[in-house]
Amino acid sequence: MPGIDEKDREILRILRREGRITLTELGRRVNLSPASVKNRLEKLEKLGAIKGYSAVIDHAFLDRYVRVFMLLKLKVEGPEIDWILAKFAATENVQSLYRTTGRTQVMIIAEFKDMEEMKRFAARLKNSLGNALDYIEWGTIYQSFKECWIENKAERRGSHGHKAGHL
Amino acid sequence: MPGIDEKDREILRILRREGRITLTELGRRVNLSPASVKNRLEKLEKLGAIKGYSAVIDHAFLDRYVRVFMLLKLKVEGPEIDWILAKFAATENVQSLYRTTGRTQVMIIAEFKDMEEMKRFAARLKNSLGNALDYIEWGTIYQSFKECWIENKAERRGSHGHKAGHL
DNA sequence: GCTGAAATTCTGGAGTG
DNA sequence: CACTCCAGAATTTCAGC
Repeated sequence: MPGIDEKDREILRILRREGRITLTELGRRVNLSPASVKNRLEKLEKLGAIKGYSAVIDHAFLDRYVRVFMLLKLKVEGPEIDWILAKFAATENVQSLYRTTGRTQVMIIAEFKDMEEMKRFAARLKNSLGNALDYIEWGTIYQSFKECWIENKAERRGSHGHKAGHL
Repeated sequence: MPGIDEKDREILRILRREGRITLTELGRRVNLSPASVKNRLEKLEKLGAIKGYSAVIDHAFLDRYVRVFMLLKLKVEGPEIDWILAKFAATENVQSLYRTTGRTQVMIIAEFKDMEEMKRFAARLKNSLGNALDYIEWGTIYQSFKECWIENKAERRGSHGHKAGHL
């Protein structure tokens, strides 16, 4: 990677686990002044190395009790697919949306208030993709050991309806 | 959710998309003084609503060129499985590790320097789980529309070897 | 990338409803 | 009990080197 040195990489690694660390503390860790760290951060953000900052939130506190992954098997490809996916990625319910290789071509991780809301989301997805979609394989995420680089210390989440299947 | 009001939820929603927002600006958004926001933040962290803060980083800048998801099909269940999974979750390569319902029981999202490193990781996984593991289905993640609530504006990531399959 | 000073933010305690 | 206000401390920011 051009214009990136080991100190930049160390900054990225630290920031990934401690997103709200101060510039002062960050400078202490990589032996740089706070001002220099800030300059590097601006460079890294401009380069696109840092896409943004996020807090890892327990979805239940936002009354989103259902968390699911969906794997989309497509029948055809094309630029219009990406356009549709971008639209769904912008949705309030979607946490992550990826293009993948493998048996399926799209992976979505999303949260919903309940199963009904999830079903409606899946229906919209099917409707938007139309003939391009073969099927959706899905399942609920009922426990998280690590999420977005943040480890989860002994979460014990009880009831999960063990629902899953094809849509 | 007990002890949580709409302002708390709004704070969580904002923080999820702007992890490094200042308390002052956050207070401006929800009509609260910075001190009150700080008190609420401490409460939310203590309650476990906020698990941590993270920056969304382009893995290529950390020389991790291979990004994959793995779906683990287990033959048996048991507490020792969770112990093993926690060990792998702590790994430097793993971004997220979930327990899920559906055809497979575990989902891992991870990054590697190259395919070799990924293969070694999978081998360790198979070795640790032993007879408890049926198979690993996997694929590469070659494009991200949204990641950890951070939308990706028009990323164009080129070459991906279209490798995938079973391990 | 550093320094140093100014602006901003953060923090903890006292006070208010 | 949650919030605000306020002053001191820390951090951030920006200029110039």
